Amino acid sequence: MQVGFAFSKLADRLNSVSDLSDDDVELLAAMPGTVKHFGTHHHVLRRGDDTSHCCLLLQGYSCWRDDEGSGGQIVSIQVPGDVPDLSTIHGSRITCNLVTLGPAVVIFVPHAFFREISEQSPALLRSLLKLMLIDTSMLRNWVVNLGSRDALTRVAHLLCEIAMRLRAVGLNKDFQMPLPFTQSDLAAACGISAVHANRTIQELRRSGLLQWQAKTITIADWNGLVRLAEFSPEYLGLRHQFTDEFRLEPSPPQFHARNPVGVSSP
Amino acid sequence: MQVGFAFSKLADRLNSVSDLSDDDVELLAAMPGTVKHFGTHHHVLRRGDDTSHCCLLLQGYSCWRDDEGSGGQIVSIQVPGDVPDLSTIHGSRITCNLVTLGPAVVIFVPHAFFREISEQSPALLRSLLKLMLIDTSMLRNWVVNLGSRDALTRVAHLLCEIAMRLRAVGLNKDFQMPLPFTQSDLAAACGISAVHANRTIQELRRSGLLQWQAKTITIADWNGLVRLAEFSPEYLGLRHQFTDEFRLEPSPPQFHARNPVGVSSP
DNA sequence: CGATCTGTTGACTGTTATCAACTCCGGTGG
DNA sequence: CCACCGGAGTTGATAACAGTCAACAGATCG
Repeated sequence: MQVGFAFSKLADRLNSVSDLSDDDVELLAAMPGTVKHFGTHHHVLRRGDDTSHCCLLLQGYSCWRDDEGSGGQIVSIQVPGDVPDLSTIHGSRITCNLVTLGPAVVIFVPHAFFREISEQSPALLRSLLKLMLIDTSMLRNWVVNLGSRDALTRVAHLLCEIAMRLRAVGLNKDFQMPLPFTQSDLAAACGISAVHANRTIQELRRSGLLQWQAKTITIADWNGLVRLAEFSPEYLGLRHQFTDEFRLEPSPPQFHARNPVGVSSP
Repeated sequence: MQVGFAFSKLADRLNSVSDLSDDDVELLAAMPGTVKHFGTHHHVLRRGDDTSHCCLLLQGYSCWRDDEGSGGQIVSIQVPGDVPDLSTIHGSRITCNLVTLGPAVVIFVPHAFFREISEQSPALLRSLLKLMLIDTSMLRNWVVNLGSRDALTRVAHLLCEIAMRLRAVGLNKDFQMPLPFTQSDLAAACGISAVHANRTIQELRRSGLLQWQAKTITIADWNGLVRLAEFSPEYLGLRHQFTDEFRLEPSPPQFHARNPVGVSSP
């Protein structure tokens, strides 16, 4: 990952929620920052930190994790292009730990840069605000998930969400994506025990919905997974071109799926 | 409730998170709006609405409720002084239903008012931003709650939070507060069944932690409840004067509290 | 090549949901 | 005034779900 292209990750993300003009992309291209590589389960930010930078995730996954007596509950997960601490632009202390899930690459971008581009382009300001609103929306959705669905459905929902978000920033082209999560990570995100997470994944595998090996997940039956999870992507605030494209996939993904699962004809 | 004093509810709320200057209060006093009374379980806003007003809750409780197939999961709860849809100032569609819990009084305030006072007072802008950040923080905390605590602890935590938030806006002086929630409401908020909510409340009563009758809750043992719930109020973003005051209460609460509640002596 | 982390399995326990019945209460209409 | 009704709270029995403990296999990494 070259520093020079880091801005394009942010551009992809902004473009997934609103139309980005060429001028705006040009503004983004001036993004300064310091790139840093992290191993798995490393802290990017710690509760109480008070920096003058935002983290833009370039590669891999990260999460906000509450480590205060809650058994390490994962509160939200970020994919490349996300800026986990975007809301600290206007100054406020970090209240959770930002931890990598698998190896990750992050670029630290000065708050000032975001403030500047917000002043120079009302459209960018609106897009950044929208990213923050979407964060809240995803959080609300996750409350619904934890509060009203069982383990199997929660896991399925999380995987649907991640797949869709990756897709929106140009990754996960063929229902196959790297997912270096530990089963314990998954458990921490879904509020279940690691043992139960394991059994839940096995059930998903057994039902032929997905494969998950060598830190790579392959969704074998997207429609089935979506149906099981009762997943509807509106809350992600993505432009229709992204959700539509994904929803319409009948589901003829990987290597030996002879008879396409899903809608039959018309 | 007179329209003329509606602004003071917002002032109380803002004052609970940051110091409010006299000038700022004066700006707030010009707040226009339309007051509306609601019965219990009535819709204030519906998913998909797109208004040019914010709701300021003056009396009673409201909640964001997801009614799409999730069995009516309650995502967050508001107390008087809260502005549930503050984040729509910059325009964005409502994605949940805003429902009253018990009778409630709401004032609809034009977006424009919030934008104006934000321009005229940087301090007010910061306070309003802080309110939004706190909303997110509460949401994160609720994810932790649902994901990592059992029914008893969840209910206890919710009650602690509500008590503290009421306190911060000048209500709930003596550990006694109106709580017109249905047990089913409580269940929907905590992600448990109504039957189990009932049993959980009974256990809280049996342990002598609280009483709950005639739509009024009396916390009999604040310290005990806090300990059970593992409640720590930092995430509410309240100024220390409010949390300190409340935390130090030894626990001699309710109706016949002869000796003034508060700090005794060093 | 041993240490450690991750995934897997079985047996058991504990928590919570579900179903069904019944009470209590306030309101409403006969 | 009383009969009736619906909503809310309560209870017990049962079943589904998920947590815990313990052991072990396989991978990974110094």
